[in-house]
Amino acid sequence: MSKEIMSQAGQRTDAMLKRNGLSITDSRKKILQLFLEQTGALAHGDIERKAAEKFDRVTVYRTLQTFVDKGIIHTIPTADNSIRYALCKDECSEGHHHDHHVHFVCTTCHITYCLDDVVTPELKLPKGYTPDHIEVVAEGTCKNCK
Amino acid sequence: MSKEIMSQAGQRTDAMLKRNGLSITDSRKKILQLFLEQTGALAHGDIERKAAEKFDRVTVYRTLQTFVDKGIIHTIPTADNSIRYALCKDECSEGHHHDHHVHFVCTTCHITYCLDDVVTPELKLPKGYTPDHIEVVAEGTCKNCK
DNA sequence: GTAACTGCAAAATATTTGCATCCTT
DNA sequence: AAGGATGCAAATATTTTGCAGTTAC
Repeated sequence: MSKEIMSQAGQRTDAMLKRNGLSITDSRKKILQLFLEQTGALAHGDIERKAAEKFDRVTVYRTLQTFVDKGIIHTIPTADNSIRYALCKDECSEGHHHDHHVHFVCTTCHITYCLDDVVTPELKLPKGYTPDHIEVVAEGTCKNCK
Repeated sequence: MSKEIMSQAGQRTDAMLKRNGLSITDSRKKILQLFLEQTGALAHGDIERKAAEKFDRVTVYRTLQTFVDKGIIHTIPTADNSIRYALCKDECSEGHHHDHHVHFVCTTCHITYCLDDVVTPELKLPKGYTPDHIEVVAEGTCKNCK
């Protein structure tokens, strides 16, 4: 690929990919770049749309899966059955995500935010239930839409 | 349909349907019955399986949607992109669910529980974010699998 | 050069829609 | 009888898989 175009932006994506032992390819760089430029989370469909019909749908599926496996992005389940993906703020180790922050879905603009500073609260569960991970998703109106 | 078969079980399902202004039909009664007999939540696929190939796939989709709309069941989003449905404990008014309880997904037996007694905690969100609804899903090992 | 990644085709799944028929009220 | 619910067929949409060609290292 053209080396000039990706000059600056490429630095960061390359480093992230390399750090995770992934080979540096066009599609991975571009998809990762989308996440870096993005405020909120991205759904599969958003990526296909934003990428301006650049690469195959299958590549997007595989790339997202790879990123999740490596702990570069994490998934955010929402009620409308459309999984969103967002960058993990701190690097997550492979196969082990530990972003214990809260997610916020704006019902007006439909942006999904990672509220990195809001830590998931402690929960008192009934005897016998041992949680490994707690997911909190708040739904409402974001600061730009109120 | 045969009046005898549904004698006892039918009482409760009939009442629930009637209370929500729904006509009482075979498939609605049977699907509702599945939820009443069930510990955890059910995914669309579970229902088709449990119902012993009784009714059309499309009917299941439509029935679940109707129940959600009426506030008879609520959805539980999970990370694996498969929405589960569970009975609303207290009746939810139409179009307005207010079960503020926590959900627990067992990673061993894959049962999804509604922990009706665990109330979703208060959250301190950044200025400007106004939540309407907060969803908490804990993942781990349930009391039967530990 | 080799292993890994991509794109294409196609299969497998999942979901939605239209319409004729049947059932509930 | 009338409106709503169901079942079937089919259209859409989504996700997965196999494989051959291409690319990164």
